[in-house]
Amino acid sequence: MTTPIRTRVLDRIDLAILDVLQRNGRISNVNLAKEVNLSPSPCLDRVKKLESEGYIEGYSARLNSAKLGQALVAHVEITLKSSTEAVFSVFREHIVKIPQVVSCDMVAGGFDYLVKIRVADMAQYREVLGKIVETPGVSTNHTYMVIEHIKIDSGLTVL
Amino acid sequence: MTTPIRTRVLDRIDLAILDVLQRNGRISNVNLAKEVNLSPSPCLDRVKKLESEGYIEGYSARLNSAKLGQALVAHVEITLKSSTEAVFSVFREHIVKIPQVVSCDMVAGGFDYLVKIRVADMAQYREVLGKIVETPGVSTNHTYMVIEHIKIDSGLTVL
DNA sequence: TGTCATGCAGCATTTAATTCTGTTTCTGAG
DNA sequence: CTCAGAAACAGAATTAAATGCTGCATGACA
Repeated sequence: MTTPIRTRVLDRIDLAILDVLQRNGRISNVNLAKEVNLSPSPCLDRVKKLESEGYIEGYSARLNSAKLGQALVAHVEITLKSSTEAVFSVFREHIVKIPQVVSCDMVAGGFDYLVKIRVADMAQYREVLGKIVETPGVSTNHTYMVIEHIKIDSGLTVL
Repeated sequence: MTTPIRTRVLDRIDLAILDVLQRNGRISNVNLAKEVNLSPSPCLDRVKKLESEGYIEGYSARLNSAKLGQALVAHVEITLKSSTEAVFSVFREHIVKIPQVVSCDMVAGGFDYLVKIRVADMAQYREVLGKIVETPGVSTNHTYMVIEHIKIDSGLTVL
């Protein structure tokens, strides 16, 4: 259920590899090896090991959302009608299926879920919000439209 | 200042390339070509073009935050004392420099900024929150600790 | 209908990934 | 203190991929 805890101590070189790959996931192994002061073969061994042990979960291209017509981001706070597992469960099932929902966190505090959505325009925002609030069990919602991205998804601080 | 609008129409193959690379950023060009039913050379041409035109901004390894000792995520709503550009500017400068701040959006609605932070534990949360609220101009703050990640950073819907 | 531009496949060359081997270094037992 | 074993490394050889080049096919346009 939960993610396993760190099973071994990563040394300086492992952390350097993670740091480089987080910033440049498509660097060649030869150049990665240079960055971390190793020869290519042990460097590749370490990367494979970090992958198989789950420190690296995968690699992604970062796409420009504005150029792909999805410039509008909104954060939506959702409160459910009751805090029973049955209601939570239904909400989870529904929310996960909406493609424009980028992320969804259950939170402790004044509401139940914080949902981040990414859409092309206000018309689509309205459409997606409709889908969300129509989910059985949803009581109230508040939207905060993003005006400006001050800091965008910086990775983990690994060094 | 703003990101340029889409300058050309991406065809089905371009979108398929983006979709594959978003899910597997380190796939070899040979295999990518197979996925999108092209031979390697035109496939590589398209990738390079998508990169140079800015549709692809870069590539990242996705790291397992729990295994790297940063399992705790919190969303912090920040309100500033005044809505002048001078105050905003100071806040931006400070917030960007805090490594544990993963993202920060200026929003329209009941508060000014929504800040996402990632920390090891509550002690570090307290430390980081201290840095945030000590930033000149900050008036009020509310934290929502994440209990469960329902949907994690799904990419753009490109197809 | 001919010409140009675009995009493609296939081949050749360069570069990188992968595998294998031998050496060094560290650790722990005797 | 010394030796056996394991782990990690560098370097060479092999396999595979990236890159660059050439020519063909297709579609736009005069």
